[in-house]
Amino acid sequence: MIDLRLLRSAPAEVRAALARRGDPSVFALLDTLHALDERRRALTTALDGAKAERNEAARGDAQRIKQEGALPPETVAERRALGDRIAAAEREVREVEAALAEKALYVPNLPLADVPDGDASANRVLRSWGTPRPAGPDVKPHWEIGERLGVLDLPRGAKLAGSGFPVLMGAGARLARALVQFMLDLHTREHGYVEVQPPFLVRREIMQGTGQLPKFEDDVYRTTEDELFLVPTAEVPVTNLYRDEILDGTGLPLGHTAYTPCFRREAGAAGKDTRGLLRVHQFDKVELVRFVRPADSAAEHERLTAHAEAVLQRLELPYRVVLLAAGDTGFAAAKTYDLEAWAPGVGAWLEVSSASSFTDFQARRASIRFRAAKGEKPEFVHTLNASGVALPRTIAALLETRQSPDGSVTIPPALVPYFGAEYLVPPRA
RNA sequence: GGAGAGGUGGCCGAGUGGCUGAAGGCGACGGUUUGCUAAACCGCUAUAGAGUCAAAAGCUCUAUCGGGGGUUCGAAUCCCCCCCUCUCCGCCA
Repeated sequence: MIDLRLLRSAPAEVRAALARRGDPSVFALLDTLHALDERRRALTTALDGAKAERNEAARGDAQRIKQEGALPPETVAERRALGDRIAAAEREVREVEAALAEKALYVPNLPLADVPDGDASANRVLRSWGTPRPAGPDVKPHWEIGERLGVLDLPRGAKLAGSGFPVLMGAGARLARALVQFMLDLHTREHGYVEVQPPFLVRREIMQGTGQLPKFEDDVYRTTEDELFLVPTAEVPVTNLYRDEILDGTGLPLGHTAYTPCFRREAGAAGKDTRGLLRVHQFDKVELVRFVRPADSAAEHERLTAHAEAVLQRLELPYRVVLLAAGDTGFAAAKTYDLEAWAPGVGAWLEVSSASSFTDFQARRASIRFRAAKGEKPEFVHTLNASGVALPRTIAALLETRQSPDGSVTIPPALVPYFGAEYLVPPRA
């Protein structure tokens, strides 16, 4: 949520920052917001004055009724007129405030200063880790490997729910379970996160708090009977955990990790880059969410990214860290690092994690504040989150990177205790 | 799904139309006392919006007793809708 005070006090700066996202339609939106804000303030000032008048009069009237039994009819008429005026003004203020609140939900977050200008072509690879396995004719894509190993069944998934709903079978299902367990253990034991198991369906205002709604309604699943939304990421329920709360500043930074399935309609996304496990409607993910003091948020963003990177390093998956340009940064984010694992079978870097700072954008929407110390004013926290990490593409990268010519796949040593075996081998025919 | 009870400040809890942002208690915080601790005593204890101000502080006004509407000169208190919690019945992993 945009800070209307900031828009009022530094309109040029706000416009310049938002312009970097490359969507000129925000300017008209900002003009509308500014006008509504002006109107709201003028109306509020007048309304408060009228109410003060009424309160003042009511005190005198109470006395008078006690002494004289009733008010003279002309006084009653006068008061009633004042009351009507107030009611009319309230109606107007309500309308303006509702319009303002509605419009404000469509303004994206301001990119941070160190985010590069431009669209996705201006994204910057900051660093990489590991040695990517070269692609080649003998290096198969994961859907072929998965099918051959009997761990991935896309046709049966499609039979059940349509394309984009993969079925993991046998050792594949076990691999997914092992990965979830491994990631949660890593984050809780070594990175200090507190594990959460949240609801997988949430209310509309919860989706609004993190920024998925109202703008991206087409991308999420909704239950019509109860007007609940299937979470597209654990970010949604976990960030909103402290909605409408004032946290104790001494408890910050606060980190939560959660495993949830994630549901994404991805309307209109069918086509290329969607084969196999690359883009699916339901997938598993372990998420990391941090609540931090604004002053710490840049350093916390780096720390968070390192926590997600640790997963890939333990899994021995070569990856690179990409700083997204302003035009490619998501609606709610102020700065994002994508972690991309190398998948030699498809010959592409796969986004397996997105580590973002949301500054106070989500905190404003969800009203998540903290008090630095006793007696201090509450301030909005900064929220950050990263996938730590998403399973399907990680599994794809693992299968492709660790495949052997004989059709088997080695399990990374860190995962062996969780998986219970060192290899995935094709079933005996 | 059916029937009922209830939602007041950090917590407990009073308050059925007016001077109640809200008694009283607990807790927290500051102070006095004390070798230290405890006890006692005194004080203090919310959030948001608008105005004033260069800004902050301060000051003024307004709003807030689950949320939203309404009745009334005036609403924590009356009416309507919604949300949530609890109890019983039904159903059920």
